[in-house]
Amino acid sequence: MADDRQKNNARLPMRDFAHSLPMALLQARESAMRRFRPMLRRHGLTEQQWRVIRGLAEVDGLEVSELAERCMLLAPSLTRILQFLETKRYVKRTRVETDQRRSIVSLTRDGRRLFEAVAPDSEACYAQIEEAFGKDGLDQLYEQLRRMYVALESTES
Amino acid sequence: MADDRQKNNARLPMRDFAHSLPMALLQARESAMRRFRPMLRRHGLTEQQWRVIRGLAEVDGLEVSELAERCMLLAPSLTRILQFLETKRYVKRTRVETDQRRSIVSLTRDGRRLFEAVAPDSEACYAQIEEAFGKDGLDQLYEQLRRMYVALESTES
DNA sequence: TGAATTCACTTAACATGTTAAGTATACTCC
DNA sequence: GGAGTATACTTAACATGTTAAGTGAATTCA
Repeated sequence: MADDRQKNNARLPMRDFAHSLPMALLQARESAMRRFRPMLRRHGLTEQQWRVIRGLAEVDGLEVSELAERCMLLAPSLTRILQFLETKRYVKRTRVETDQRRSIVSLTRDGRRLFEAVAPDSEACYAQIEEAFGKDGLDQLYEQLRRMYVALESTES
Repeated sequence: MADDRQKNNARLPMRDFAHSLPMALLQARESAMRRFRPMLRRHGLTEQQWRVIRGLAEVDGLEVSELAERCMLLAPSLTRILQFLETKRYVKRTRVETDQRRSIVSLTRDGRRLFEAVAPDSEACYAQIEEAFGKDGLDQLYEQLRRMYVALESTES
């Protein structure tokens, strides 16, 4: 099956690929996202567009920078996504009178309708994942990820 | 601090954002990658270019599709990355005589030198992460991620 | 054996990731 | 109160993510 090409006996100056934390996290995330993407696609949304809509559904409105942080999007990406969602009339912006640099982004009625249409399908994906991996395993994973995040954020780079 | 804008008392038809598995994995991965990116940047490499070089360093050569799987890259992305790395003379391709569709990708001498230059810096980042989060916590996380991956891959979508 | 299918990529097109630079607006402090 | 600085985005440019379509080479099977 695997021939010599796939091995290499040389001692390497670093750990092997299977023990890469970013790779392990990417692989795990991909195995989860594979469940969501086809569903989102049926609704005509990308993963990131859905993150924005979902992030706004929990609130009345957010500043662009607050929304970016909540959705784990960089500002330039969010700028483009908001431009797209505005043309679709899913979100609207309201100028902040006391600070013309800022604007508050919120869902339109159409945007909220879209959220309500997608949410049950999204929950169904979560249910599948819980069934496959177990609620306990999932809760433990959340907790471990949170601990890691806290440990890394609270330490200077 | 947080004003009304940031809350919304309406009952929503799905879990809140903090309990999104893809988001939790993304957040954790970002907190790790923030340690690596500046280092890679100093070496003039993107995260993905480094994945390819690292993936090739462990072997004598791989077919493009094998490399894509190992590096968690989609074929079109890998095509472009290989084109870039070829112009930099870090990787080379060898045609497979028995099947002209395939080619074997491998590191050049320059590519291996680059790997050997970056590897210690990469290991230093891992050491930082281990120090911040602890080796036990990290090993447990790896194991939990692997379990999740196995659970989701072995179940039909 | 040759038409149909499958395979291993590659291209194309558009969305997002990433860094740097640009543009108003707000703030600071002399 | 005005120069200097900081803030909150937005643009620009290039790399990658994602899906669909294209291309040539191998395989299948009637």
